Amino acid sequence: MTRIRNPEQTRRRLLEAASHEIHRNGFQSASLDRILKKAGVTKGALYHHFPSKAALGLAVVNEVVAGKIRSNWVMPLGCCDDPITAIRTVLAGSLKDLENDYMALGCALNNLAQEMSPINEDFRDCCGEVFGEWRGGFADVLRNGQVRGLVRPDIDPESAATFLVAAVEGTVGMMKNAQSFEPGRQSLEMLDAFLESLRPQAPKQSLPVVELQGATEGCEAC
Amino acid sequence: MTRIRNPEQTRRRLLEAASHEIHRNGFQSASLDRILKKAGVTKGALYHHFPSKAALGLAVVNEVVAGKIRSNWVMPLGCCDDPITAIRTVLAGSLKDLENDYMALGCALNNLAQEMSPINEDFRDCCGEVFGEWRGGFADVLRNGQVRGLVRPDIDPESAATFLVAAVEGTVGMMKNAQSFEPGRQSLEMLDAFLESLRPQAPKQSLPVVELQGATEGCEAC
DNA sequence: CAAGATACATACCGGTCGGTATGTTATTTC
DNA sequence: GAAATAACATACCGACCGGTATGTATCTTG
Repeated sequence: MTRIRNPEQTRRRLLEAASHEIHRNGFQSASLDRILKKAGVTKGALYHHFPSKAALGLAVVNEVVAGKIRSNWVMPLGCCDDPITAIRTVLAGSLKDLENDYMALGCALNNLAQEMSPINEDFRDCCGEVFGEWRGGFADVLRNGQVRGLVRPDIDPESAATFLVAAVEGTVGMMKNAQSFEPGRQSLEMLDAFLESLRPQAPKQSLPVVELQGATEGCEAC
Repeated sequence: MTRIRNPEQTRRRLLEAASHEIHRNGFQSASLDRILKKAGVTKGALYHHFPSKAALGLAVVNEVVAGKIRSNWVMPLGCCDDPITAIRTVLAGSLKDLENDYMALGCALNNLAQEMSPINEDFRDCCGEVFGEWRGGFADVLRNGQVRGLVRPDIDPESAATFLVAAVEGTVGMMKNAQSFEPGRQSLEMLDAFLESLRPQAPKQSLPVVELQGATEGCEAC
């Protein structure tokens, strides 16, 4: 077969196929042969672009998974002036998005982090950096809210951010196991209450419900 | 080699070795040969006691992992009359225990649930039942607290229980990735605030800190 | 004590794994 | 246009995988 060459496209096809395969089966159980079949390239091409399976996996984290975390969880946080509402909107929207798309497979970042952290330092650090970006997004919004008097000054934004990421990943995991959005609904109920309690004068009861938005769209609730 | 026979012990050795191996490498990447070597038995013995690798894994969940969840997370909830304090004590104690023991490997139940739920219905259901027990433990304590006027009547105990399990699993995952208890400390800070907000008249600020206890010991704070 | 069942041990199987060696063709460089 | 190189394609490798067939020793049962 004589094919027209397009190295960048070949690389992208490999990354995307690997991303899907790893999302489904985990990194260790991901099969290079299945990835190659899905990408429509051969082993020679793979090992021309990546020196090893591990390098391919790390590239998936850095170039595919990290991008999704940013676009789904970090960037949308700027949609709204009120930090609490912004976070509530992003949580509800992104979890809802997950229901439609990849609920059964969970969060690609967390899957990899949980599988690989104990056995591979490169993956651990790589995933850790992306988690750090994610936490940083929450923390920045909360800290900024404190400066503007919209968030209680006595809470630690870093702790709250870590807690939020942990709660989200835990919730996604429960949804994956239950094959249902119901755990997401229940967790969101409690997360909303928690987030409202971060306001300077927490009102007695729950605030008006924020309407769900696609994660990549603007927040019209604000 | 002529050995004295002890079928029950052989079975137990297999389960324990498999439990460790699966905890380290996940189910799919767990090697039967490594399990056999660790258990000190041969393949013939394994396939006499278990019809397949999957059956061995399911037995690990039902007979090893489920027991640990019960003894670490469910049973200690009865340590204390006050439900909020009881939950806070169990969370702090069990997460601290994890720091000393298997922090780097995370929660065996969640590891398996996340890895296998999308690809194996038996594992999904099996882990789902254990999660259900765990949630049930939290929900029972909260509901009982509502009856006694110690927990706000307007929260849904099931939702709160789901959220707590999700938050714990998410937090354990963050600890595993960070190879540090710090995310646990941060999450606990927020979880404590959340739990205190479940009291009928939530006080303005945080309550006295609960001293950490071993998960299997009584709660002397009560 | 004999017979059957239980509890292993050993050797081996086809298949798949990640990785490599080598060959070939398109593209760039001089 | 020739040489060099980048971009693949193909064939193959040893290691390991879960599983099985078969043999053997121990234990239970009548």
